[in-house]
Formats: sequence, C-alpha cells, structure tokens
Amino acid sequence: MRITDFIDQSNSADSEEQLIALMKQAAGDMGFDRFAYCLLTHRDPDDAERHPAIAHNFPEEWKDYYVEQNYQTKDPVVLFAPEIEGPFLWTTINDSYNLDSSQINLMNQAGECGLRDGVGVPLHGPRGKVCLVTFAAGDGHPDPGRKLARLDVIAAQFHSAYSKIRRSANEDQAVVALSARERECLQWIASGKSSWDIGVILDISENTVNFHIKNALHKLDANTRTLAVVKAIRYGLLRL
Amino acid sequence: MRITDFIDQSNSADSEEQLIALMKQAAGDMGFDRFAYCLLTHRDPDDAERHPAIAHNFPEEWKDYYVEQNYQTKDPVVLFAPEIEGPFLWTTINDSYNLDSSQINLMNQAGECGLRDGVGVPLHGPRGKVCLVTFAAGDGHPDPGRKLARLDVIAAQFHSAYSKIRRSANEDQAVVALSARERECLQWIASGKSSWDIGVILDISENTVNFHIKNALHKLDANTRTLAVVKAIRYGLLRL
DNA sequence: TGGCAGCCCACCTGATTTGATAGGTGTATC
DNA sequence: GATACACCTATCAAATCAGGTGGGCTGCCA
Repeated sequence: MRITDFIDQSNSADSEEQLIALMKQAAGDMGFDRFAYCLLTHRDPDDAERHPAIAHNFPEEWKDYYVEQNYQTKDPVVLFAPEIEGPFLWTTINDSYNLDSSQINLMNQAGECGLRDGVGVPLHGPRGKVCLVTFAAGDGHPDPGRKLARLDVIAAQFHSAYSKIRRSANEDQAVVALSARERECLQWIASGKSSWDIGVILDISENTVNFHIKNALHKLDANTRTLAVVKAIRYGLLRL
Repeated sequence: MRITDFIDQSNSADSEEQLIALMKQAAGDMGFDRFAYCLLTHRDPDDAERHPAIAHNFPEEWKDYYVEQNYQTKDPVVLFAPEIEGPFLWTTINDSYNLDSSQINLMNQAGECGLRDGVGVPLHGPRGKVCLVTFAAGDGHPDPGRKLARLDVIAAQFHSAYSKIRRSANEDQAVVALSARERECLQWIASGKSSWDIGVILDISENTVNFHIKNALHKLDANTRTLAVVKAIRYGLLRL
C-alpha cells in the first residue's frame, strides 16, 4: 500500500473500523504487525486508567495485563512521549533515560508478548494535548530506524483522519467559564504580579483584584493562585 | 507533484534551499503560490519581532510592512493558530471569532498584497511549542477547503523535514538547570501544595522546602512561585 | 419587575510566602 | 586538597495571600 493511497483512503473513510483496518494494513506493509493509538492527556486522571488506548490491535492478554498492572503510570514510552517531538525508537528511550528495574522489566515483558521492536510517534495538540501512536513488530524488525519518517506521516494522517471522524462526538469545550476580569487577573498572576501590582495595572483597587481572583479560585476548584493558573492553562483559558 | 514524491524528496533534502524550493512547488501544485513557515512560540519575546517567519515566499513588501506594523501581535491567524488543531481556512477565523476593526483591516491589506484566500496549519510540539505553516493564493483559490487534508500532510512533512535539517544547529536545551529537589518542590507547588504540605510529602522540614523553592526562584528569575512554575513549564522542566 | 451575573469596593483574621542570613553534610571534579 | 554544588537545617521580619463577610452598581433576560 502506497502512502498516497493510505492518505486518500483514510481521508475518505467514514467509520472507525474502516480506518483501523486501513491502519493495520499500512503498518503491516511497513513491517509492523501491531499498532496502538492512545490519548495521553486526560482532563480527568481516572480516564487514563479506564481507557489506556483508543484503538489498537495489540494482543488482548497484554492489554489486560497492562491495565491490571497499571502500567500506564510506568511505561517509559508513555512517560517520555510528551517530551519528544517526532518519531522515536523504543530502544532510544532505553539508551537515553535512566530506567528503573521495573521499567526494564516492563519492556522485557512486552517483548515476550510479541512487542519486540517498537516505534513511538507522539502527536501534540493545543493546550498540551498529546496522543501517541505506537508501532511494534512481534518477531523483531530488521531496521525500524529507516521507517521513522514514513511512520511519522502515517501516524499523523491516522490521527487527523480519526479526529475528523470523531469530531462530532468529541467536545473540546472548556469545563469552566471565567469572566474577562478573572482571566485578566490570572494572566497577570502568571506573569509574577501581586494583587497590588494588578490593581495598578487594571486601575482598580487591590481588594477588587483579590475578589476576582478568589472567584476564579472557586471556579477552578483551586486552593492556590498557582494551581489556578496551571489549571487555567491546562483548560486553554490562559496563554502559557 | 504527487504527495509521495514530496514526502520522499523532502526527506532526502539536505539543505534549506532545496526544501523550500520543494515546498514552493508542492504548494503551487495545490493552487497556492505563497507559503510561510513560522515559529509562534519563543523563549525570548523579542525573538518574535526579529524573526516573524523562518522561511517564506511572501511578497517582501508585505513582510516588511508586517514587521514594521508589528502585526505579529495582532494577526488573527497567528493569534488563533495555537488554539486550533488541524488545518483551517482564514475565512473560518473571520467567521468564528470576533475580530476588531484593525484585524479586519489587516486581513484586507493582506488581500490587496496578493494574499487573498489562505489556509493555516498549526503544528504543535512538546512544551507548548507551536509552528504555523500558512498557504495563500494571490488571485484567490477556487476551493481551498477541499485541499485541507493534503495541505495538512504537506505542512507536517515540511515541518518534520525542516526540523531534521536544523536539528544540529537547533538546541532545545533548557536555559536553566534545576536540581531534583527544586523540580520536585515546584511540581508540588503546581499541584496547589504549600511549603508545609511539601515538607510532609518529601519528609523534610518546611524550612528546607522554602530553601529549595527560593533557589528555584532565583534560577528561573521569578519573583513568585506562580511565575516560577509557569516558566518551568515553558522550559519543559515541569509537566503541565 | 425580579432574578441573575459580572463588576466594583471595603474590612477582617490567620496562614503563607518572600527574602535575607548563617550554618551543617556529602559528593564529584579538577 | 580546594572548589563547587546539591542537599539539609534554622531564624527572622515584612509582604502577600486565602477565605470569609458585607455592600452597591450595571446590564441582561424572562
């Protein structure tokens, strides 16, 4: 299957099943019989436990074991993907980061389950959103490094096509609505300004600044200005 | 030029000039005679003024005027791209957001300079990094919306190939090096913990916690814990 | 017209942070 | 053996923040 065909066919696919079948074939043609597509960033941390992968054709027994062991919180591929731009080999992570024994154990277990040589492709979105496409070869792969650029294209295209299909069901709406003043105050706090400073900047009293900030803290369910700022950034309400 | 050819040739390109020429051709084949490639997030805010675009074939007079008017801080395409996932039509922004009169004026001026119908493709990276590829058609484009998916692939591939070429010259190194304790304390602060809390969590005295935090504030040139956290996130030293 | 929301201001108390200073350990590097 | 740095501890005063209360103003919508 040529890349152009994959692009065109995935763009015109109109069901998840169709798209996953296409992906399976495209990955297989590149020498990778396994792939998984995951969302790594979740509004609700519990989501990560419930849905480790959006779509995959990994061995079911590995997936079940993975969830049971809560491996999402330990898997080096998952942990380091958000820091990385562009496709990477699993072995690169092994070499570049200090893995602890349980992580090495995890990678070995994956290898035994038919996930030997692998490639990860992180896909970054706005507001820190990160998805990960993982390709793996059960019996090992002769030269996965040579395929990185193509896997990158395939992963990005899959992600894009999948998002298009899921767009309707997928609401990216902010959970919280801040008023203009609240947002403004938080933005200045994020720049290191004190309430008094902000009062001068916005030409309102320090008391009023505190009032707005307190309301923002409530809305964001934060006990600290810092946490409020972090949450607001996470929700896309503030510029980083 | 077929997409597959663009992918293969851009992957094997080994100079910026070569890559830009390829891009020019690929964009032209899609009916867009202009393109620009910009980095929207800068460590140093002054960088944005000095280098509005990394590579482009926009009219020089428009570029000069753009810089002179400091349009980077006003251009709706630039302002909204970081919030958006996937390619978008300029006109979509016009419809979806409330543009003020100066922004509408900007878009009209661009149109007069031979940048009528346009498409923006935001490319998100780790730590909030955002690049933007813009395609524009001087004499208008019959149906830019039908090209979005292909422009997405081309932009992503260009970005990837360009990054590969620039990798050596391009240092993504952290400006600041935090010690393990400092990073740890900041991460807990970002979770809304107080110094006392952190002391309990890390099993060290509250005084020590304050000591580490103060050092972190100095290193990050921050007068506030909040600003320190924001900067650390911006530098990729903390998880959002 | 009343309810609701955003915005503005004030007062209060206790908790927390900032910023300085001053001492100790261990480890790695030259 | 000196130097540097991470790491730990401590004290202190001034500034700031968190959390609560109260009130008044506007504009919107049912």
